[in-house]
Order: sequence, then C-alpha cells, then structure tokens
Amino acid sequence: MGRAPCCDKANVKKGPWSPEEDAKLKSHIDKHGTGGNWITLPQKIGLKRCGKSCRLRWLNYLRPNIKHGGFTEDEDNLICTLYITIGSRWSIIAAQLPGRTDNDIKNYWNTKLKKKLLGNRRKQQQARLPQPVAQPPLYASHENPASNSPTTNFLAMPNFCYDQILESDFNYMNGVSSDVNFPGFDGMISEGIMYGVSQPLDGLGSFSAVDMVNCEIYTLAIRRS
DNA sequence: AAACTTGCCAACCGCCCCGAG
DNA sequence: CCTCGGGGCGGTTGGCAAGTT
Repeated sequence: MGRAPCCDKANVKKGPWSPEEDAKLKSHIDKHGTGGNWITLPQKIGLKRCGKSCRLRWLNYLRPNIKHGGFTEDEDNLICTLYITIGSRWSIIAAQLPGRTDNDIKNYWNTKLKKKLLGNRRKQQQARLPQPVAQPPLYASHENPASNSPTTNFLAMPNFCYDQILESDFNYMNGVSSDVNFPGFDGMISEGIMYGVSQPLDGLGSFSAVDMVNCEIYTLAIRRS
C-alpha cells in the first residue's frame, strides 16, 4: 500500500499559475503568513491547487527579493565550487547565494554551467596534447619536501587566481602567495577558486582549491612558515 | 514559410526526513 | 518506541520560444 496523496489529485489545477492565482496567494501570505500548513492553505484562500504547488510557487517565484537570471561570474564560480565540493545539494548551494532559489540554480547548472565547464575541460584537454608528464607535487612549506614533513601530502594546484578567492576561513589566505613557497612551480595561474577548510591551530592547516579550467578540486596541506 | 530541433525554465513527482502525538 | 503526515529536496518533464534547416 502506497502512502496517501497529499491532496485530491482529481480536483486540483495543474500547470502554469495565472496572475489571479499569484495575487491571491501572495496577498494571503503577505497578510497572514503561511500559517504553518501548506496543505490546508489553498482551501483557506479558495485556490484549486495542491499545497505543495503553492509552496513551490511562493518559494521560487512570489517570495520577496527573488532574483531571476543574470548570474554573475562570481555566482558561476561559487556554484561550480560548491557543486564540485558537495554535489547536487541545491538547497545548500542556494543558501550561499542570496536571492537565488534552488530550482533556479539547478536549472542554470543543467542548462548552462555544466556545458560551460565541460567545454572548458575539453578545450584544456585538447591544448594539452600530447599528454604531459605528470606534474611533480607542489610544496607549501619552506622546508625540504624530502624531510618527511607532513606538508608534503597534497596535490598539485596548477591553476588558480588569487583575484577570485570568494570564501576563506584561512586566517592568512591573502598572504598565501608570499608566505608560502611553491618550489618548482612556474605554471600558469588562470581561473579558479580557493577556499579554506581548516584553521592552522598548531601551525598546520589545509585549504582546498577548485580548478575551474580542469573542473577539479585540490587539497593542499600547509604549514605556517 | 513551414517543419524540425534545441534551449530554457516553471512546475510536477515521488522519496526521504523529522517532529508531533 | 511506532505511526502518520507535512515539509523539504532532487530529479524529471512538458510546453513555450528561439534558432536552424
């Protein structure tokens, strides 16, 4: 036995909302709030809609301060970073972008960003032919990497741009280029995002970076110099 | 100009979570 | 505890618009 439907499917309207329906819903919520119960709300205000449909309409369209379209480069980068980091947790991603809804971001990702990223990746792969020799790891310490330092266990981070740091809880992130030495690194710094993942309490810490060109995430252990 | 394809996005579906009883 | 049901979420669909053949 399946669970009971949330409303009488035969007697609810489906499809696009009319301006009249929008006005009814908006006016009621503006005056009284949702009343804590979406399921009974449409009956109260004489809408032949499923409660869930009302909730969706409110959250994705009628709610104040909603932004539609016109995603900025910064928003693009943040969405990509978060998607690569946490996957398709659209509600969490939306929470980082004021005025954006999870539905909007999901649509934007599926229709544009995914292609943009894959396109970048393809271009990058073509430019790399023939296949390069694997890059040596980079070291975030001034110490000799051969000295069994705990800072030697991280991946190379060939592409990131300091200008695009969006989020950081790493207390000396901004000084990373001068405080941290990357022996042997003379690669191209292009597009990417760097964000902190831990505070260096005892002098050791780590941060992560997303390489926007290759669509990859890197983790870098770091030691206060 | 018509037919077809592609892109976009609002909205629906169904599952899971979690709090109330 | 267990059950029920509303809220929340991610995946998917359907219809319209724009672009292409």
